[in-house]
Amino acid sequence: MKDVAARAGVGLKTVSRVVNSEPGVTQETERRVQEAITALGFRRNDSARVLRKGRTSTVGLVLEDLADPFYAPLNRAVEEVARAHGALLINGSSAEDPERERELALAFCARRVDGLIVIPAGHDHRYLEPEIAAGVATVFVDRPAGRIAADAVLSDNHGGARAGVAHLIAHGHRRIGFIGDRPRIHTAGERLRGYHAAMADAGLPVSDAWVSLGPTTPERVRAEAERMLSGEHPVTAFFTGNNRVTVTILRVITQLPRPVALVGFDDLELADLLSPGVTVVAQDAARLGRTAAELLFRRLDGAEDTPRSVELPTRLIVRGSGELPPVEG
Amino acid sequence: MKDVAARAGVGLKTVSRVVNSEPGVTQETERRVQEAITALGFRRNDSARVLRKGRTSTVGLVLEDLADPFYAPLNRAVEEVARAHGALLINGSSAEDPERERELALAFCARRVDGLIVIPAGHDHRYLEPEIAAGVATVFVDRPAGRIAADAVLSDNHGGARAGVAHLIAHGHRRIGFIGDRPRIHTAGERLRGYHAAMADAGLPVSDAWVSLGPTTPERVRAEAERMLSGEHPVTAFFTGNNRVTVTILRVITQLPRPVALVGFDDLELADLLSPGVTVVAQDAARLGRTAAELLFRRLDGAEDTPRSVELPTRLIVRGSGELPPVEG
DNA sequence: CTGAAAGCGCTTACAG
DNA sequence: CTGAAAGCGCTTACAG
Repeated sequence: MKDVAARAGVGLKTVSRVVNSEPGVTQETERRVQEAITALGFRRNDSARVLRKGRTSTVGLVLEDLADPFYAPLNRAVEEVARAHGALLINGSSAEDPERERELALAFCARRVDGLIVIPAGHDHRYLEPEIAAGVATVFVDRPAGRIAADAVLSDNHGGARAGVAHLIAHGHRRIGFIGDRPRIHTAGERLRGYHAAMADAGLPVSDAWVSLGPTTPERVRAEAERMLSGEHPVTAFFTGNNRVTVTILRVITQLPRPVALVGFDDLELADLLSPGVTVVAQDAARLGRTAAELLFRRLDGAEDTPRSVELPTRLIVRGSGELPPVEG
Repeated sequence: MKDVAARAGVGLKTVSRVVNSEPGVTQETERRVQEAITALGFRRNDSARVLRKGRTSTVGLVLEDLADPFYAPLNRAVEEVARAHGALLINGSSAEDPERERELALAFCARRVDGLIVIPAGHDHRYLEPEIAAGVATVFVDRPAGRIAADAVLSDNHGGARAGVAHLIAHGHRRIGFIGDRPRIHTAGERLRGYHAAMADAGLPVSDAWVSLGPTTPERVRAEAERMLSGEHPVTAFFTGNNRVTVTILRVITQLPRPVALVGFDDLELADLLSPGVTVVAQDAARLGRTAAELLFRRLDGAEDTPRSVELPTRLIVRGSGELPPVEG
């Protein structure tokens, strides 16, 4: 910038004015400055700008896995809202590791993001207190914050699961398996509560053998499913706790001689093309992201009301697999 | 930092040493500094650090759509490599708009990313010349750079498409429809060339009516497919140019009374569960991202050889839809 | 309409 | 082992 000013024969401040399209520069001066900028290949250094300005126009997003088809649309939605507000997006995957979540969030804060959107892996977010006190707007999505008060945007996991399981019950099922993610993950716990609620609503007993929470690796899910499908009183239907579980269960039940009903939490891209189509409880991931980002920018624009929690509805999409009648093993 | 130094009764440089875990500080001094850091809620400002240091340990990734299931694993792979090198990832979607690609890339450069990975939407990247000259390592993925020399990591689009179409020919098809993305997109053009090569290899004529490149909206793809399936000599098989086209074609042919064969470019999550399973030419998106990121960091570590282009193989995955025999309409 | 001075919060190079 | 000075590249507040 110094070089540009020298070459154009103007002051530093004038170059700054041109670079930022501020008013108060003659056309002729502006032309000379522009010429110098091109000739010298000048590129403004935003770090210096940030250092003076305070705001970075950058938003940080910590999610679980950038590659997960459920989170990808959320990621994109946050990007779009950020873009509309002139902000860039910096993001990273926690891989469901609380320590990694913390590292990412704090690294983003050290780069002075204006705001932070977090899909938490951990349950204690007091480490963010100094950042929030220093003015970093923070919104949690998909799962609530732990041990601090903060905005959160969640899906109605409990209600969605309850409706999905009730749907299976309405189609005659009495022994329904539930396979979900590790119980320390908030959404997994809520969906399990929904399962129990639906069973209780119908006055049905639940056997411990029908419920399994744990890592959603194909190996574990497959083993648990096969266990639930064997024995004297096998389950006649599954309610699956997320998209990864649903995919594995589909592979298992496709191989079986008898039909097994299925309702899955989260929608899948080709769910309507399978036969039968896969009945799901769908979340609107893009809307989760959009809502969280809008809340974030409202905070950045100065909204000071107490932290609030927004709950978005889920939607039961009926396609066939959830309407299969029970067939005794 | 000034406040921390004052409170701890030490010099600025000592605080800097503690914050950066540099050697040469007594345990006692370090303790006093740490205490002051906690008491004052001190958070290092990386913008100032960057301003002095030169390097930001940040990598920028411009892709087409953060939410596209094909690019999401690529995104994640880049993140993992960046993480292994202690760098953060800043990314954005061009939405296939060259101007937006340019804005994003230049915005990342203004924030002084150390390196840039670009899935280009445009065909003229001379706008990056000043950045590259200034030392920003740049690698293109999925599609080559336009009008500048730069590293590129590409899939073997031509060879993959050729093999996919040859597979359909080997199963008896003579009239094969090709529906792909807009011809200005490099991968679409290469895949079309592969289609023509396979047809020529077999000495088969190609009718203009069997080829359609354009936006991959469901509406257009569906209309083109229905056109190709009607008339006196309808196609008996499709080769689809990418995952979005494949999904739409699946919806179309599932509704038909007669079977139509299909080989798609790009794999799909549930492709093996459909009946028939979907035969595809799969790219390894994660490997594309990993290779590009590794090339980038090799450049950042000082590799100065001339720009090179890496081509990754594709893989034909046989699942059923590509082995259906031709059925006359 | 234009510019010189001060300062954002760090690190570098040096001296003690 | 520790610290004072200079400077990274901008913007702010002010004066002309």
